[in-house]
Amino acid sequence: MEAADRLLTPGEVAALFRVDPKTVTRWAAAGRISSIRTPGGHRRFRESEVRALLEGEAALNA
Amino acid sequence: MEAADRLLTPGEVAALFRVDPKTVTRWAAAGRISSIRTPGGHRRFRESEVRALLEGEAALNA
DNA sequence: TGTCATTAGGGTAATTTGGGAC
DNA sequence: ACTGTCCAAATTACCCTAATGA
Repeated sequence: MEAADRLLTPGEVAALFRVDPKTVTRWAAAGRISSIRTPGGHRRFRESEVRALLEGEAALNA
Repeated sequence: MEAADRLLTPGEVAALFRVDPKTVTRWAAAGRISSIRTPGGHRRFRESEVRALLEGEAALNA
C-alpha cells in the first residue's frame, strides 16, 4: 500500500493545480487532501495522491 | 518493539521529509528529533523514530 | 595516503504557517 | 461556498568554507 512516493511542497502542489499556495493549505486543513507535517510544522503532500487527484478529475470528465 | 534501529544519515532523513539536510540538523539541535553523534561530530538518526514521525502524521490525517 | 561525497557551522533570502477580513 | 490577497512570525532553503566519513 504504502509506496515510497516522493513528497511535494505546498508551492509545488499549488503550481500543479494553478492555485494559490494558501488554497492548498485550506484543502489540507479541510481534509480534502492528506498531508504530512515536518517537525517544524510545514506540510508535505504525497505526489501519488496529488497526481491521482489531477488525473482523476480528468478521467471523470471523459 | 522490533525497533530496527538502523541509523540514517541527515541526507537520508532529509530525502524522506523532502527537506534540506540542514533542516534535519536544525531539528536535532532543537531537540525535535533525537540524534546520535559520531566521534567526529556528524549526526545519525534512528530509522524507527523517523518512520514513526512520517507515518504517525499520516495516520492522523485519515 | 589520497580522493570525493556528505556534513557541520554560520549568515541571508525565500517559503510556509496561522489568523482574520474582504 | 470557494479562492486570492493582506499581515507578522516561524520554518525552511541556499550561500560559503572546513572537517568528517567511507
